[in-house]
Amino acid sequence: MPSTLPRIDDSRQRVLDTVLALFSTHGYFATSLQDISRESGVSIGSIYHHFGDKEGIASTLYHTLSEQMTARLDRVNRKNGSVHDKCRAIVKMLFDMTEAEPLVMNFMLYAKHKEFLPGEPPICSSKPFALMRDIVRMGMETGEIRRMDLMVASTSLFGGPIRMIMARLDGVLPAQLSRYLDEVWECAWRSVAAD
Amino acid sequence: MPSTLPRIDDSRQRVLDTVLALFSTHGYFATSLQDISRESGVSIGSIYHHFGDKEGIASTLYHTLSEQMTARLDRVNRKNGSVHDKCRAIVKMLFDMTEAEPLVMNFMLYAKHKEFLPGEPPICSSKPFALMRDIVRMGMETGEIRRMDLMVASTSLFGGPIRMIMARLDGVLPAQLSRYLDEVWECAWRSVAAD
DNA sequence: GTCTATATTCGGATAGAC
DNA sequence: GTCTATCCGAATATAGAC
Repeated sequence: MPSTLPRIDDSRQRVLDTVLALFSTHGYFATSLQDISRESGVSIGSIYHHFGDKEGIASTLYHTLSEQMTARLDRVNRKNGSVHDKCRAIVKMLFDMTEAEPLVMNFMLYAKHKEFLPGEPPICSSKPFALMRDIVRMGMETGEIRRMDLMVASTSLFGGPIRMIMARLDGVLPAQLSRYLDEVWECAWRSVAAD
Repeated sequence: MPSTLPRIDDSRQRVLDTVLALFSTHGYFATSLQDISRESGVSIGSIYHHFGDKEGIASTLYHTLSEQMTARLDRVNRKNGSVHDKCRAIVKMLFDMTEAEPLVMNFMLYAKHKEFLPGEPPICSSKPFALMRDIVRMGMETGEIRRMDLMVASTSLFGGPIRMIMARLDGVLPAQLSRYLDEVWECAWRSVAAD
């Protein structure tokens, strides 16, 4: 009765779904508004009404996905006890997400936001990455992770897994990421674990 | 006497230097041929004469830098004995290169080649990365590196250092990369070293 | 809010003189 | 090999009816 439940702006969402696919496969600049209009079934005029301009579409998409990712990280973070378990769960979540929603992962990791979202801070400074660093910091305080520069620890711990994700997105991995999880995690954790 | 010695095509090289800077800062699509012409001092007609079209410029630049990188990797590879030393020297070389020629590194790591070089294979399949994997494979044969999936080992060993480079290029590292080399390498090597 | 038609700008590419 | 001038298509964005 309070009316609006699943009745989200339908055309808005259709456009966002469409641009995710188009940006991920062809890139931002190679995607024209005509493409977006045709694929989404929403007229150009309507698109401008909702998003202002082309950059507005990309910006909306980016923030939506970024928040979604942050929320997932938060949930994983709260559900797990030790820093070791938290981080492993994060890697597993990222791997699963890559297989389930490769387009999302592709956009988040690969899209050169700087080129079409000039105002946005670099991806390493974004909320999700900051959260991951916070967990690593905690790991040093609890003694699970060796004391060292925080950035070094973060990149060492998550750098390998992230490159595996990129390899998978590039289509150069023969099997699903889950197949590699144990080995990848073993390496990642060894790199920073206290002796 | 055999004539042409340092007399490299001057305008050709000027264009390549210019586009490296422009592509790295503004991206391929945001760089127009007018920009290139203005910054390089070479006329548009001349540019087309040399490179055919805009993609040709990017392609030439990419292959030039890729070969340059491969040559350096080769030299480092031959100059060092153990796989451990080879890999450490590679990371050091990449770090030094990032500080000395950030634009080159930026283009090689960050440029979304897929978007403007459709024919090119993904960066992980490129010559430099293949060479790095070869060395890792050798490490498993000599027993320096634990037996595991080759891709996992490669991404684990070089993933951390590469993310550090990206962080540096993004301007989120306070100090030069050399400052972090020891710590980064310690982590990287631990991740794959035999016990 | 949605659409169609249209304006305007811009950038890649070419022609052709020198 | 280098340059200037120009063409042409395409893409963003707008106007304005419904």
